[in-house]
Amino acid sequence: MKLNGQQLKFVQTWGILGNNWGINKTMAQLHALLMISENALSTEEMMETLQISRGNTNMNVRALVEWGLANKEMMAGDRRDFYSAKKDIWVVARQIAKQRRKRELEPVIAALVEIKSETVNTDENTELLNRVNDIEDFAIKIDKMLEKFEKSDENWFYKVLLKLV
Amino acid sequence: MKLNGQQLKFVQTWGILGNNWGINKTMAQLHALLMISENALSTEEMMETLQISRGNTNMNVRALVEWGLANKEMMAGDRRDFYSAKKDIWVVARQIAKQRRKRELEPVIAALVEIKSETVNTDENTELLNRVNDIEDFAIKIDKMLEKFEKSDENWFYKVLLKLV
DNA sequence: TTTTACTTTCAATAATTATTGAAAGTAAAA
DNA sequence: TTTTACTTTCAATAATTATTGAAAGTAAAA
Repeated sequence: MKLNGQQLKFVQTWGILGNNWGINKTMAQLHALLMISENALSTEEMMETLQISRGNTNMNVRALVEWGLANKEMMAGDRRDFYSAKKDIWVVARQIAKQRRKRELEPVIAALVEIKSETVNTDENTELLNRVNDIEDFAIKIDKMLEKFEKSDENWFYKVLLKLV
Repeated sequence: MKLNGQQLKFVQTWGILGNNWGINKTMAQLHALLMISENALSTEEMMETLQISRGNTNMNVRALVEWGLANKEMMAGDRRDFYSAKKDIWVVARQIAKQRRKRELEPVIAALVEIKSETVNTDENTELLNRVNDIEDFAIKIDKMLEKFEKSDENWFYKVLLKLV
């Protein structure tokens, strides 16, 4: 797939965004590429378009599938694997929220619970316990909100936004 | 400041969390340390506690101040600078949201607007324009939500959560 | 004015993370 | 069974990011 100037810019912008969010650049760029491609792409095609190696392409495209952001597709009479991206931004946002919640929020909550259970309520630990409790409360709230978001549809989100006004 | 086991664990957990969020480990650890410290700390004290170099401490503690997560304090009759953290988790969350919105969301919106203005509506660009429009809409919504959050107080957040049920 | 007690900068280096590409693996076709 | 057309793995290397620590900077005190 040969990209024109604007398409290239989109792919690159998405790469930078991903990078800022701790997602690796190639993974984000592959995602962008698949999102603007009309049809599913083969490894070869992605390699050529983004000028990256076979290994890199393979690893990151499979990471996309694992994140639920892309699908592997088989074409009749073709041995190659093809990949396509989920194009609905709401689906994409929900999948990302899900992954990040699982990987970032849940471990923190678990760690805080553990710290709490191990900490005796001495003078020395007053500040620690205050922080741990506050952060835990907050993290649980965010966690629940994201959980809700994951299960929601677009309308729910719009409704919430309306209520915020 | 000598840390006990649980305090150390808290500092480390916060460091890992920060790392997952693209904030550097030392910055997050310094933040954690200041959050559980009863009083403001000097550079020397932070260096010793976290076993890091002077330069590293100085750079990251100033980054915390820039992010609005810590304050520089002067003590009468002492030439050293002391630092303390904002301890209210709501304030902390709002400051972080503010920084991330400014650094991550706003540039993406700007880039999308730019791409849109440059892209002619040909067949080749159909998918690109669809993606760009969808993502822009979504990003603007999130942007507004965060903006609201930044200006809000704890009660607002609780109210929103209640309405979500 | 000089010294002292600090903070800040920044080039060098260490640590981490991403990428390559060749070799190994797999399964359909010959 | 062997070949062919692919995918996957992984050690080596490149790129990026964080950290050090010495040197330069700063301003209060002597």
